[in-house]
Order: sequence, then structure tokens, then C-alpha cells
Amino acid sequence: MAYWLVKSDPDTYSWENLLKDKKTDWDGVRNYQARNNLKLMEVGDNVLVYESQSTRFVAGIAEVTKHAFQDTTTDDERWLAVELKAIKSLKNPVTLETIKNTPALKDIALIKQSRLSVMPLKEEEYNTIIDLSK
DNA sequence: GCCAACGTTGGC
DNA sequence: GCCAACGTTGGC
Repeated sequence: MAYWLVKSDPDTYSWENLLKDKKTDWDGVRNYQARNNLKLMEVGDNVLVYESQSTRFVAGIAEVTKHAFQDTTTDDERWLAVELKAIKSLKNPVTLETIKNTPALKDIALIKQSRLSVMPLKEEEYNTIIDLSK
């Protein structure tokens, strides 16, 4: 069981959209490193959904329901997508500012590599963010 | 809306 | 294979 964080611009696809859709193909990733992470996702893995740009917080918890497959939004065989299912919203969204101010989270890619859109989380980091949302 | 950081492209 | 130019992302 692994832990991940995925990022989305809420103007394009927000956590609210995923809640409404119940599940969605997480496609449109056009970055090799992010693609490689998608490929490593297994069914049942836990995924935190972060909204960039306007809101800048971790909004909810999702779960991988389909292992990586060819991204149907392009014919280019290099790109992959996974299917995610919404599990629940965080009671209190965890903002980027809070994450930055939490020493246990100082090394996560969200901060270190701000442009990466799919990244692994350590179990402790995942749990820390969950704790912060309570 | 601005701009720094980063990734990608293409000429050489 | 290098690197300048360009486009995109995302924090502020």
C-alpha cells in the first residue's frame, strides 16, 4: 500500500468535481516524472488531492481504482492515466502554508519540486497531513 | 497579473 | 550533446 499526492488546478478539475463524479480518469499528465509515478500506482493506494493556483490546499482523499493505462486524451503512447475514486473530503483542508510551516513535511516534493503534479508520499507524511486536517 | 523556476524543443 | 529560446506552471 503506497501513498501519493496529486495536484490539480481547480479551474480545470477541482476536488468538488471529483466528489460529484465519484471517480474519474486522472489524465492529461504530460510530464515524464509525473507519468513514471502514475505508472507505479497500484489499485487501493491512497491519494491526497491538492488544489493548486487559487485555493492551494489538500482538499480530499481518493483511492486508485485502476492501474495505469494509455491516456485516452492523446494518441501519443508515451502518456498514461489512472482511475481515481473519491473517498472523502478532509474536514479542514490543509493549506500550502500549513504544510510549509510543518517541520515533518519540509521535504515533500510539493514544496521542493513545486511543478511536479504526481508525487509519492511517505506513510508518515501522509499521516501528518491527515492529522493536520482534523 | 507578474514573474521565477522548470521542462521541452530545436538549431547548431 | 549543448544550450538558447520558448512555453507552462504555480506561488505570490
